[in-house]
Amino acid sequence: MPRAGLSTAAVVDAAVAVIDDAGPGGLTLAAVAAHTGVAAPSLYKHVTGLGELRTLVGARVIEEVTDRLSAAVLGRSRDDAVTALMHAYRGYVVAHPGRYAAIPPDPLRDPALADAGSKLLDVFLAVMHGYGLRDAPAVHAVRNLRSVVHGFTAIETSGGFGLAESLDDTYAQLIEMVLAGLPRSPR
Amino acid sequence: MPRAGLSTAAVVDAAVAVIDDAGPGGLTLAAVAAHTGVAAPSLYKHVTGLGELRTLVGARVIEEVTDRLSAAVLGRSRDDAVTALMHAYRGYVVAHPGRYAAIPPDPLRDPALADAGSKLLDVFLAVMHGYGLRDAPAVHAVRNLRSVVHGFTAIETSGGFGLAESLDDTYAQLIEMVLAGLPRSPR
DNA sequence: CCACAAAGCTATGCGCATTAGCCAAGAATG
DNA sequence: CATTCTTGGCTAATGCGCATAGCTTTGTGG
Repeated sequence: MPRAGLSTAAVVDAAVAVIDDAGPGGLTLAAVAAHTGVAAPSLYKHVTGLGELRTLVGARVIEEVTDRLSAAVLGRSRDDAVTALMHAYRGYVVAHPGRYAAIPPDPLRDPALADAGSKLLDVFLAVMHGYGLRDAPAVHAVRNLRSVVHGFTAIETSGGFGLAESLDDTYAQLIEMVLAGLPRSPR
Repeated sequence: MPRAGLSTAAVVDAAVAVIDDAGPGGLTLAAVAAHTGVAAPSLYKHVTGLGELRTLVGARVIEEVTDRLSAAVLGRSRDDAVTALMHAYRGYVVAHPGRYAAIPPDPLRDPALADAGSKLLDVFLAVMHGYGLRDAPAVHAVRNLRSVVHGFTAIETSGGFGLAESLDDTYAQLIEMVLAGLPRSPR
């Protein structure tokens, strides 16, 4: 019997693949096992269980999102940065809806995700710094921004916007709304 | 064996109770059966399965939300109505996070929910009419509003806002942002 | 009183997570 | 090169939840 040569990372890879075409709800150890060509119990040699696997996938995805967003705002500031951030965010979610949905809702609470989560938060905070926002005002602004992008993309990817009007148009308007809500201090 | 005297409605009641203290993830036929004092298979006499039960719960919740929101905007218009709507929305979600999370993401697609869903949508649309918005502009405005309230409440109830700053303050700012984003045509 | 529909039950099967315990692959050691 | 031992894989078995089948009882209407 040749060994499969798995590793924790490889199992997470497989899990991401499973999520990509079955959604987070389709993430089962059985599916991951099938995908890696191994019997389900063997996965326990690399992962303590389904719970940990979910956490690991979450961390992986958060890092991926952080990379994308960082790249998108690189070299930009203020409205330019916010616009780029919002487009990149939506772009990621649309490209990988399953992965996005696999992010646990409260990463900052879980020690295993706190690190990745706070790095992602830092990207948002950095953009707010460009407006001279710090501390509480920056926190509120980031929350607003997160609410907007998460809300829109969550509804969009779950097919919650029933009607036919262009979603791009809606999103453009949403970006305007956010920009208008940020401090207009002269540059 | 005295009969339990169940009915579809009673089963849905029990399901809502289960969701209230275990979240939508805790909704299992076994739990509902335990709650109603009946054996699990007996539930099939009132419901075709877990799937239908979820749908029925969804419809129930959507109607409840619609009632709350309608009442909140009754007699109000424009900014006043939007503010009331947003507060009522958040109020419901905070009061019943499990129920809110039990709403299927795309009610308009499911024939069994389309009716309830479109009535809820009508409440939002009616508020937009107060600004003279119709058709496409109204649709975009409703989408924006939904994105904001859904995003904020989803993150709030899942504990996704890690830091200590006041969520009420954030929400107040969010309301301002929304109001500022709506057409300012003189009244 | 009787028949029959409705509402409950037990028994069973299936899929998935998880645990326990066995065995072989292959690296490390002499 | 032979031996050992760790490690990654396996099969078997348990438990839980959904679902189906088929029996039994309730209680209602003739």
